[in-house]
Amino acid sequence: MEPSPESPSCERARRLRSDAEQNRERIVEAARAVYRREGLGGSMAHIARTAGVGIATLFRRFPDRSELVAAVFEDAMEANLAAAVEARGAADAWEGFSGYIETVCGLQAENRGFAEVLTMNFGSAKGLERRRQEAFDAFLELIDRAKAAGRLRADFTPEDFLILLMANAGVLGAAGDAAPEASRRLVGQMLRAFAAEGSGDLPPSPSPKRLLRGIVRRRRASGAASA
Amino acid sequence: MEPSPESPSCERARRLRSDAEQNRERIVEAARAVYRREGLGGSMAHIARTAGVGIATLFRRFPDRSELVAAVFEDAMEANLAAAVEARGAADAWEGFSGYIETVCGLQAENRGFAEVLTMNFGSAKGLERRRQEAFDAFLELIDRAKAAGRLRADFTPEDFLILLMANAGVLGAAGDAAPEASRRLVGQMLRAFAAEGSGDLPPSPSPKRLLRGIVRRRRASGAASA
DNA sequence: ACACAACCGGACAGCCCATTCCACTTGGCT
DNA sequence: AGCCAAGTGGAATGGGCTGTCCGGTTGTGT
Repeated sequence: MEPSPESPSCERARRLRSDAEQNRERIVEAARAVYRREGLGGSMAHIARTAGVGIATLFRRFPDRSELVAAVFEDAMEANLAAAVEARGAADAWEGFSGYIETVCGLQAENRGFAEVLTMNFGSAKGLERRRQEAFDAFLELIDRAKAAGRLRADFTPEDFLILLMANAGVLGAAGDAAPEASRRLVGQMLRAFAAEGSGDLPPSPSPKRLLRGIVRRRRASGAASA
Repeated sequence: MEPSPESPSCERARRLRSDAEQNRERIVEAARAVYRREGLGGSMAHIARTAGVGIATLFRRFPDRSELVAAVFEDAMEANLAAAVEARGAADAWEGFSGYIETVCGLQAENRGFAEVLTMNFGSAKGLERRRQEAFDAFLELIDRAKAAGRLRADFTPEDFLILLMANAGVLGAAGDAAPEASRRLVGQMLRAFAAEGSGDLPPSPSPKRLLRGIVRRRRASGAASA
């Protein structure tokens, strides 16, 4: 008989000692904060320091960076899935379609790490990829419904959505302080392009000065532009 | 009397010794290649190695990274300026407007470093910033003409263009092998959003497989997603 | 209370990077 | 031919990062 693998927080392999479990959570929390601010480029060493644990502890618990990423963003991906499912149930097909896109891009805007996660593939992280796939499936239904309702252009493809996620991540990374407005503006423009008919208002542009200031600010922050 | 500061290639401060000038050119050429492939994140050491010169030589000639970037991309920025000026002279205002946008985004697609340069500010590099400003001024005229012709939406702002450059850089960085198609598709969508009327065809989406493969590929290459 | 497996964190090795320093070489002028 | 300022490359310094090792600590079941 194995010591019932369920209870505490999840389906972890064989249950950790209580202090280890606490450390694990401190690590995930620290990584969450670091990734949100700095993107997935944040270093293991920095995360360990932030969590107040030794480096070895981090590597013992998460031998591979992608495992940590998966642990950190499973809840954000769950939020994404929930948004897709809710949108699928919306009465108005276009409302569902456009609302979902706005929500996802908003999640990206709030969290630089998640913006990157949405444009990458983590084959090994099953929970993450399952949720991503389910959300995507729901989105495919949204597409069909919005097209059937004559609100979405017939030439829209699911890849257009992925491209928008990449584009939005780029804007968020480049626009500095003005990122939220710039992102909303981008999404508004893209929705206009996707819509079959004369579509409504656009969110306002960031002011020239704000956008410029954001650009300048990035000079020292980036790892390339990082790259 | 000073030894006539003009002749060789440019208005450099006081003319280098011939071997030094040759090294300078080898450095710029190496940096051009590295930046094109890897973006501005490419390391000084790597560039020096590629150029076949000592590290000190690189730092003596370009004490600040941004000076090297300026030297490398002055010609690309000149091409950008030329495209803007030519577009300003186009007979059809919308052709000029949309053609210029396609050209600039194409320059980004060909050169990862330049894609980043276009979303950053290098206050100290006067030649670069002057050309950028002149190109932008020409673009402002394009906007006015296209709006006056009723082809460009009245709510288009110059910031929309900057946002598109950032978005395009993001797509190029994230889409891997499928980047060229993804970029063209993004530009086509945005032009649709900008156009006042029913606009024409869209470039095709990259196939789902291609786009996905690009995403996966990026896993090891990126410095963060550097950015 | 005890023993031991699980766990901890600092130290360390190996890498890459930016930046400075310095002893040596060389182009160009006389 | 010979001088010397200009120029050179490599070594050295100091930093950060990943990933592993190991002597010591602690939770936990008995």
